[in-house]
Amino acid sequence: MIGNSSSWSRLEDKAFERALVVFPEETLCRWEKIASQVPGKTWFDVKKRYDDLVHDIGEIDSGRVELPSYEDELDCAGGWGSSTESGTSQVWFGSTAKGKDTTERRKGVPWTEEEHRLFLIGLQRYGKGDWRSISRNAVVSRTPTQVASHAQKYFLRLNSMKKDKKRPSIHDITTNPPTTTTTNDSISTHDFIDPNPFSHPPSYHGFGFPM
DNA sequence: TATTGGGGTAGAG
DNA sequence: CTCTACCCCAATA
Repeated sequence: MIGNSSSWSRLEDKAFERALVVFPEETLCRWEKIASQVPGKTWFDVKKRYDDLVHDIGEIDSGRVELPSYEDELDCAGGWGSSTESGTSQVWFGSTAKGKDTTERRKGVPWTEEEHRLFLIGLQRYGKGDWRSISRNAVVSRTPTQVASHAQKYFLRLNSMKKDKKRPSIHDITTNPPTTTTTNDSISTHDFIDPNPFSHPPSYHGFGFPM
């Protein structure tokens, strides 16, 4: 036995996250594939880890748990490439051919659960303001600006749903909601659950690792 | 049609 | 580089 299930080092975590990006949810035997990338870990360990992570995220997303885990261990972040100038490794899948002016409003590719999860993971690992490190290590294929914008909207939504009574939503007003009298809680995109069978289009395979 | 959700960009610190 | 605010677009009620 080489590695323990409890001993998740940064390297292992890194490999785990990397495998997470490489193998989307639609991947069959995903955990086995991912575990293959993490030496000393079985698919169960990986799944456990993922489940724990997701649970943690769920806690954050649902209630008022703000970074319950390690946040003081940021000193480890400077171990394997935090302030390393790696240039721009962002990949732009050719979709810029639609713009005609320099200041053209780009399309706006919706974030997938994978990206969102990665974003949350990076958020836990690096903290809030470090979009730079997050985009560089956690959410590859997304620029810091993208991450920042997404984070903004994410926190905005969190704040809105958390502290209701502060939002002119027409659906918030009393009276029973439509369809059945039960409390219908509508969830939108942003939750880790996947209401849509179609998730990530097979266009994600351009990650350049700076290392 | 009106409102909300979602994402990008512009500007300021 | 990060944060805030505004704008634009698409889906939905």
